[in-house]
Amino acid sequence: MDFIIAAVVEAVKHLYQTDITADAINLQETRKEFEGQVTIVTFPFTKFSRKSPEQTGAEIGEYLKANLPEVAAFNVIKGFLNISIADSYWLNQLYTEILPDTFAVAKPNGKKVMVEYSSPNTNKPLHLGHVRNNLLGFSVAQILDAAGYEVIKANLVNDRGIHICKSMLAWQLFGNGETPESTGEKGDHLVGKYYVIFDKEYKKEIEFLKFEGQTDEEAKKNAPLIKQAQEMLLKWEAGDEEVINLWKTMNTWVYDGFGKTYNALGVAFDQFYYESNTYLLGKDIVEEGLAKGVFFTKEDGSVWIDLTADGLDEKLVRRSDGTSVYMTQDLGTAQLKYDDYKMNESIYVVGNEQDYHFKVLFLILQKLGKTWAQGLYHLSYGMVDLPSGKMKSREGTVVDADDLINEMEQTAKEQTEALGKVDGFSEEDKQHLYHTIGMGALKYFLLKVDPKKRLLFDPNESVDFQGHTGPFIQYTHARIKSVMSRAGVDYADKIDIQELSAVERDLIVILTQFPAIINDAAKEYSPAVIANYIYELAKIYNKFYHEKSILQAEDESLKKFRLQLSAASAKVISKGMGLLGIEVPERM
RNA sequence: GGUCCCAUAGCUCAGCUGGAUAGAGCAACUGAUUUCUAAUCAGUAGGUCUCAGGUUCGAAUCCUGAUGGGAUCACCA
Repeated sequence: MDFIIAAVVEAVKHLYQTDITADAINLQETRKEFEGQVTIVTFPFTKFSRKSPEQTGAEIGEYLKANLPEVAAFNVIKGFLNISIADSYWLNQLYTEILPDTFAVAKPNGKKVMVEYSSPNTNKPLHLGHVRNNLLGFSVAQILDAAGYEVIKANLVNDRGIHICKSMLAWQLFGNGETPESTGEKGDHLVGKYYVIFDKEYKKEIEFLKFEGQTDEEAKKNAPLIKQAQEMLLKWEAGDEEVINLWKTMNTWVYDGFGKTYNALGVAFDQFYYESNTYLLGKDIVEEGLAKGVFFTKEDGSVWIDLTADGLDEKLVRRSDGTSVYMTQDLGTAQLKYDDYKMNESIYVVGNEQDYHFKVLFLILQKLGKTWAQGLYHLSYGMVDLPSGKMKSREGTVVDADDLINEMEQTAKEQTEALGKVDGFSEEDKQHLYHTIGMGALKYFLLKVDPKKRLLFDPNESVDFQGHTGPFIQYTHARIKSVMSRAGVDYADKIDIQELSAVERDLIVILTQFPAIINDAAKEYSPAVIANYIYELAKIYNKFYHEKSILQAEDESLKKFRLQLSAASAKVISKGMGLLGIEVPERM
């Protein structure tokens, strides 16, 4: 619609002898209740015209109509100039933009971006919070790719530390040599089970010590189990063979389990980083910071940065005993990633509980003079809460990812069977369909809301399959495909249509917006933008489907035209859902 | 207590850099299937956009303050 804006600039110049810039023009979609497709707000021009908003609108409208063949008509209501664009323009859009294979395929923009997401701990299975993270990260990566970026999907696995030692120790003490093979249990769940056992036994010890007269704090510190876990961590760091072997074995179990969950979620990675390899990084950055005078040393030898001038606090970057803290590692890992890929942007998909950490991390890197630090971005998303409040793994109030996936498939199965829609499906096709629909419902549910906002999930209320949902959109797609497969004619050629009905025009109008929507979503790192757009599109298509007969159209060329419109809609739905990581079925 | 985030229909959410009578879905009610898939469509009802000021021709949107909710402020990660 840039040509409209340019013409308005011309109009204002011609009518009122005033030069305005394109961004001073407020162009918006015309509201449904009025005639037209685009609307210009004319209030701002009254300063130059020194006439009423109505008159100003009328004058600009006349000018546009006289000078632009695409402008078919206009009407003015108060300060709003509603413009009707000629059907020939929309038809041209359909044939030259939307239908060609190049539609919404961005030219590479020459920029490289890394999206780090998932980043699990290897001591317990994934839960709903991780699911949101994974779906968000994967979708944002798809969207950036579609917007022309070269994307590297990275996963920084937290595979070391005291929490893993807890699982290892509990397994050693209470595991009786259990393995995923011997129990048939998924590896990550087996390891998670021992993490819970550790916690239970540890609590018992604390109670006992308190009974003996120790304070809560003392008991927590003196319990034999925690001491053993700490010893184990020291042994791990010293490279003790037995501990390392156990660690490797149990991590293998976990990766095997995660792999299955990632697979079911449909997410993937190009690069894995492991904290066991990166936890010692960042020490040279500490030295660099000291040399540059960005960091300072306290009497006890600990190293800090003073950020009080920036409204933040003093932050520790190296312990007094010389070891790393979280921040040290992250500084080092940021450098490592940049050295590996020299990307223009780097996105961290991490929950908003770490807002402060990333604020500090990025600020430190800037103060160290890392020019690439400007490209760092914390994609901070809201927590997933239950009606009972926050999920807590230790208290068992978590929604397990694998359980959830299974439940979604089960619900999809029940719904589908209740509707009797799987005649002629093989058993394998059925399973695949249930997975597609179940995951479609779940993914759409999680991705349609703004990432920044916290999300409420009620495990007792099943995710909807009707209305503003994934299955609604999937159903729309399946319906289109069904019509297309019954077409019985070749409809590849351009059809000469004189006039569009309102729904047909609306459909083309919304289809033309797709590339701009992808750019918006990329700019905001928001799959929700795509999700809401595709929903609007599906709604308009369903209205069209209901109002207009496709295969029984009045004449052959109209039938072909409507098939083309359908094909274009299916393409955009499929592609848009693909950006969300959601598959669309051919039949359902 | 300091800092940051959030508040829109009974519920879950849209609402673009300020623009028309604030929109969807769910739940409730009414209607549509001899016709391309009714997981659909059409309609009814549901709102002091938390509150109070301010800026503006115009505020759900921007500013200030208040209230309520959440996060964070470890030599944890």
